[in-house]
Amino acid sequence: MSTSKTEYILEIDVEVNSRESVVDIKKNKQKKGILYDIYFNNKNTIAELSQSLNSSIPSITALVDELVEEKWISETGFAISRQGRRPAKYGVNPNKNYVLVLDINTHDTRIAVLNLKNEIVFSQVSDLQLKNNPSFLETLFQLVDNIIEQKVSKSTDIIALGVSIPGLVNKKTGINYTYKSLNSQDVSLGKLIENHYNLPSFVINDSKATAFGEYHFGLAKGKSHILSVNVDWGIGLGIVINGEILDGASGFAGELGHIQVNPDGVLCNCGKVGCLDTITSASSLLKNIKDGLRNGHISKLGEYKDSLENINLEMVIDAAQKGDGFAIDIIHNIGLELGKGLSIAVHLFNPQIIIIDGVLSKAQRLIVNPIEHAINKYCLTDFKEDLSIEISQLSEDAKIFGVHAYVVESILKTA
Amino acid sequence: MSTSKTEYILEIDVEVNSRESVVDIKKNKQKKGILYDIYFNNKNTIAELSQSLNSSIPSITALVDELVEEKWISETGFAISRQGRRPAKYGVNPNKNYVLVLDINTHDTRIAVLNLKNEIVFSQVSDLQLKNNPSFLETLFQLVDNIIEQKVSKSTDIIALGVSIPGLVNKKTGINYTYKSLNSQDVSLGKLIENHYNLPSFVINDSKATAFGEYHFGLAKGKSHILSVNVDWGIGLGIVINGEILDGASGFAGELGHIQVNPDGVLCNCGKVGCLDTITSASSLLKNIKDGLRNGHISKLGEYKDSLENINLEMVIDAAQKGDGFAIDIIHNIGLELGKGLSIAVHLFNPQIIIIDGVLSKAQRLIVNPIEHAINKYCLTDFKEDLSIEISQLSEDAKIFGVHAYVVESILKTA
DNA sequence: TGTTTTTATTAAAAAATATTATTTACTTTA
DNA sequence: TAAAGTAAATAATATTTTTTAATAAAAACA
Repeated sequence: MSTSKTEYILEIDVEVNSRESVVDIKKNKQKKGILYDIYFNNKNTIAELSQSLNSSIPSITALVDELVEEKWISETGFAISRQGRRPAKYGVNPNKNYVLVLDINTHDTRIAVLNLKNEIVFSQVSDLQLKNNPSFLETLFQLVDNIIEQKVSKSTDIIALGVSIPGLVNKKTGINYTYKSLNSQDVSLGKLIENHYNLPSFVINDSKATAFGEYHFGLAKGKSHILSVNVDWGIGLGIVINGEILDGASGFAGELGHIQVNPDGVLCNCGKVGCLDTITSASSLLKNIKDGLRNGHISKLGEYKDSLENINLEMVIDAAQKGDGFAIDIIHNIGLELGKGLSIAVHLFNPQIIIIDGVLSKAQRLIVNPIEHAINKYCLTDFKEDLSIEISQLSEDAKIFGVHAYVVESILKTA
Repeated sequence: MSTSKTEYILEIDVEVNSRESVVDIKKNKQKKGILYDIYFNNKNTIAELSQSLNSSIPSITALVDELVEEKWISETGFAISRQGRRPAKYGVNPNKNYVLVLDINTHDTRIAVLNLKNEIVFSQVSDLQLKNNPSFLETLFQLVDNIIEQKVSKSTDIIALGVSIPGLVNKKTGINYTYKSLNSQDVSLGKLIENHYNLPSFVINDSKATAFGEYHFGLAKGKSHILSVNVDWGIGLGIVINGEILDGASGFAGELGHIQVNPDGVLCNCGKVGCLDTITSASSLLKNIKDGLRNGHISKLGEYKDSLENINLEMVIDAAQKGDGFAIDIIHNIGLELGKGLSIAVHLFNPQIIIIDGVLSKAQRLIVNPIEHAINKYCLTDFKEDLSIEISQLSEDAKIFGVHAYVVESILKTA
């Protein structure tokens, strides 16, 4: 695993050597632009790049040659053309640079390595659970170090690190405000990770990562106004507008889970009363199921009446899909409430697409239908014309791909 | 008033003459960049522009000279420097190009002409009220044509037109979905205006215009995450993120007024029940006041008990500011409800600043205090750290400035 | 197989741009 | 008040980039 932080990224991290010349700045910008266009925009012939970057073919050729020289990209074959010589295609070099992605959440931790072609070349799930205490990070580092040491080939040159984590995360500072103990006294979680690996590291909220993944590689690809709802152990909303993740002033945008929907509701763990989270998250679903069974509701799940702690989400969704009325009702209700909350977001963001992610998305139409119903009920008709609501096809991979895309973009983005 | 549509804007509208050369594209981009930087970013010396645009001083000098030649900009004096020769300052030429701004709303219509220094060189309010019928446009055109003919100097060269209007407006197509009759069968409102004046024309929703004005010239200047609430005869929310107006997929983003806040509420004119608009707009305020007086509430306004139709908003706000308990209570309640609605927007957008605009902003702290109170009550603390809530200082001018900035930006923006 | 079409490569002239050196303008200090 | 110092504007030189053109290579089509 590479530990040197220089040499890898078109000099962007090299110390500001007595002011770079304008020529060098421009050249670097253009090279980054080429990589960006190849990676994100599927521009892969010299002619396309020349058009897209407003530069002459000889100039682009020279820069592309340099990038090939530096192993960033390589010829990947030829594009088809109806007549005449076929243009050479270029693609990012999958075997040169890798990104390590950590998906940390309250149930497990996934460690993945991706190449620049968005291929997951390594993936392993560990049962390490996110805890709000200072020792968590050390455990995580040990775990990751071990796995990388044992399972990932030494020749795999990792150039950057991306971390997806729940909670209020400020992408810029790397501080996690929800899991406060992960930051040390005066160093943010992001900085701690960066320091430990001596690699450029990027920490991002899980729902935002998911949304970004859906935008780049999922059903939301190419759309300009996207909401991605992470229906999980809490409700998270990721917002992508014109290809940019919406962060808000401090990185907290999209906190749909803690809007008040029921003034007479129960206490939320955030301290407020009647938050959407208390009604629509996977945990409240389980609670409703268990309460119902306890009160004698008829259901296939009734057989667990005396061992309620053994019921998990998969079982509920399974029962519902097999037609269990009680499970269907509970899921339906959650969908309605969630849809009601989402209808507010629809009025505020006017999205083209809402993608349902997270564990509850496994319930498929059983959760989408009530959401759609609620949106139909609570939204002005004009908002529904261009709106579609879909179940994620990437499911848990959306997050991994999203983090990866965010890392690559952060590295390549021309400021 | 100029009627020719060519010649005015750095060739951007000239027919695509057998593909522009790369050099010309770049040159035009840079010239637009210079104008943009001068207009919006207060870069006004050659050195600053050179830095900001990554181009050498001689190159920028040449381009600036061309722009001076073309009368877009002119030398405006010298900047101060602690030592050495003073750099020449350049500014947009106020006497060369003008923008006509129409602020159409349900109570009156304001016609203004602005120069490129954001100075309102002419302004007149007419009592023409926005109506949803096809003849409105003709009346408007007649009115505007007359006023321009009579009051605006012939030498005032108007190069573009901006229109602020309430309702669901798609900026790109120019269609107004709320006032449907303003669009003709197959031509949008925006296109109709453009055709009539034969000038590039831009139609924008009033709340979005206000937000943009606050961002460029008001208290939100320089902030990256802005909400501007137009508390008027309806509730409108304008959102500016990183300097961009949030439009949404169809241009409808920010419809805070029609989120449901009271399932048992009254019918809204949108067809839904219990919309925020039905509780918090200026019209509902007047209704509450009148209902109260009718039911015998004690108030300074009691003297109008038998002529309730004579009570207007100014009188209510005036009474409140003079300490009338009843008026204060009513305004306070509206503030609370509005704040509750806004707290949702705060969770979703995580803004740095919320600016209160519109007629009710005249109530000053009487309306801000309850809004603040509600946000304190309903928002997670982390969202309040970087958040300030302010009364607009620009008041009705925010809209005019916002439209103007939007027009100028649309013309100058490098795509 | 040869013609046509399209892309790639190369070279050289022309144009644009950056860099460096010089001149000009202004401030500070002695 | 003059000399020294600082910074901007300009001029001169050097470099880069674009354009143009010519040629080669590859594929489609007759």
